[in-house]
Amino acid sequence: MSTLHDVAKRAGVSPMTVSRVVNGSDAVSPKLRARVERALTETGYMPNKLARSLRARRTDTIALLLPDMTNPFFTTLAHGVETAAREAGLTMILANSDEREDEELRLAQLLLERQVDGILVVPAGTGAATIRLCRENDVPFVAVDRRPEGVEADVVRTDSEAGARLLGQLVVGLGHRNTAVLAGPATVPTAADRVAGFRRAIVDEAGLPEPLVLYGAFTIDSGREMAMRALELAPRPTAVFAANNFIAIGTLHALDELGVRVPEDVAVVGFDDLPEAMVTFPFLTVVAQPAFELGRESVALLLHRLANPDGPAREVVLPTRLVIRRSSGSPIDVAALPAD
Amino acid sequence: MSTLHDVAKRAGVSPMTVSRVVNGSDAVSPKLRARVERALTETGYMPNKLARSLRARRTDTIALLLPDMTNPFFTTLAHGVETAAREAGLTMILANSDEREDEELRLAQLLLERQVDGILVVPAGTGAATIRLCRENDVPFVAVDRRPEGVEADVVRTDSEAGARLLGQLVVGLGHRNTAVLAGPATVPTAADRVAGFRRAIVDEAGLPEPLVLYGAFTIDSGREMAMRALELAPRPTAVFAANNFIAIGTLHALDELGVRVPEDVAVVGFDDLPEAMVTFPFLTVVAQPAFELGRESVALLLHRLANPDGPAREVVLPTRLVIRRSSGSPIDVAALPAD
DNA sequence: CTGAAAGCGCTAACAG
DNA sequence: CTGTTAGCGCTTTCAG
Repeated sequence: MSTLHDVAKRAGVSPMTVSRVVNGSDAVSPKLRARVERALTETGYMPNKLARSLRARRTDTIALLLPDMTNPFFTTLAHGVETAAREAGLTMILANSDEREDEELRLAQLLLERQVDGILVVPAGTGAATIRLCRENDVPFVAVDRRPEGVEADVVRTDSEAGARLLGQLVVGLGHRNTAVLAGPATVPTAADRVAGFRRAIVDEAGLPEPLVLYGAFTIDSGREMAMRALELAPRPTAVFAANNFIAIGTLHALDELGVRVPEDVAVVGFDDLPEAMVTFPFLTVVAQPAFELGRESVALLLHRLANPDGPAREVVLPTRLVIRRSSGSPIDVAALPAD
Repeated sequence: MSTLHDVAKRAGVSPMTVSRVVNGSDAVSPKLRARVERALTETGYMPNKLARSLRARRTDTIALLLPDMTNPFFTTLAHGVETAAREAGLTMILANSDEREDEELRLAQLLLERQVDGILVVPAGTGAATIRLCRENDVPFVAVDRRPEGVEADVVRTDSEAGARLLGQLVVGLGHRNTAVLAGPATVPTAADRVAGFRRAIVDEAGLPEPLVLYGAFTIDSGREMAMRALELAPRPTAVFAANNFIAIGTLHALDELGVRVPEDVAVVGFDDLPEAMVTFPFLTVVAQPAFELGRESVALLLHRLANPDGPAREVVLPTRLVIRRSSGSPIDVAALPAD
């Protein structure tokens, strides 16, 4: 591995001149430039970004802290981040908190030690501790997809409340009375928003009975388990709202095991789409979030913050999209329902 | 952001003593240690990994260079890498070559400039250029999932040839005569292996007619397009082998559009599973690769190489698993086929 | 236009 | 046990 000094020696110039050539400064005479360029290729010189970053106090690196890197929603989001980052000349480091707040904090610490220029986080909980850490170290922070609680911070997200309300209205329109929400962790504000939005359509707007609300994790197993429990209760819900894509998949597994048909016996609606591509036979009715755009937009917000350290916190809310497929079924036969 | 010097000044000791405390050296008197520790927490000191790495000539970072970070097979693999890396105290940087060799090389360059300790690559082509670059810069390289061509290098992969042969034998056993392979890029050695394995079972072992082989990309669109073409040809294949999961999905889309039923009209078998979790209704017959374990194992190989720079190249081949689901169908009715 | 000096934050190597 | 010296590879600053 050759250094600037090696190249300089070979070209018979000072390291500074080599540095200028490498960085495209025009204050170098053509003659020396040619000599240096030859030496550069002869030695196969490769700059050491570590040294450069140490000096420049900038690494051109941003971190994306995800709760679950196997969830296609988040990998699509990551793809959006990576694309936008690369366009801006930044490298992305990806880290996986596994939906655990303590792990998220530990990872954030690690990333700060690596002197990343900024951090994008999909908070595993309220995000408060992670935000505080970034603040203390003066590193820009953007919350992605999930609204942090009680702290002012840059946020890029979709309107979970409005999206869930759409699904609630759909369910109401189809004639359902007994509904269930299989929610995420109660500690994640976004999970609460989804419950609230659904409840608003069902109870506040339609005057129907309170939906059954079960809290769990954003995982397939938890979705399966919650669905099992929900279907045993009386009155048995005829419509189930799964608060994210993995919970929806788990729900479908559970219903399959129980021999409950979708949508004939139970209607299912979900939040977060699977990439269209991956849905071999389009099936699940969902409110889809623009995952890739969420990623792009968060990089934009971070760049804005880097250029503008002291501006006010901004919140970007991207629209959701209701995608009606088969799982929500047709209007149910009210006459066939047991009387209240 | 406080430095070792700041802490040292505050504690009234030399920076070196602070360094010793931070790094857990026991050669510090209890009295000084206490003073330093207090100063450490008071200042909220956070080590600068950049400076440490520059000095130590080691970044404790490895890179994973993927051809498609939206493919669940690769994200599962990445999850395996991340898990193993973290266990070994390493951070993983993820980069996305988009199945382009030039992009892969450009990214590898960038990663080397960042002084990563090692690189794991799922080569977009033969991998030759990338391997050469790493060699020149003396950075350990492990090829993952795809065998590089013509170069000796550490490899972790599954036996594509054997897996494809299994699928070929299955297809033969079901009574098919006219088969098609929707392969990946002809430049990727692994794609060629899959064609070879399938062909071996069909032609060499069963003496059936040559399968129709179409080359394309490992994408849903390409799979769809190849399937469209294959189904128009005469004799129309009754069994189709999709050489990766995205090609398989594209194939299913195409058949759906054409009104061709699976498996009644055409049997479909694939390579690379979707994570079990994501297959809402298990359907596709595949040879599944152990994606997570491929990731784990490649980190193991890289660690071995780091500890052992001059050992011979090693190749780890993990077994595939035949998963028979509905898409392959039952034995076909030979009498119903047109005569040869 | 070119180069010498200094230092980013940290630690290996040595001296006391 | 503690501190000093030197330097990782690069670039900012200033002098020639």
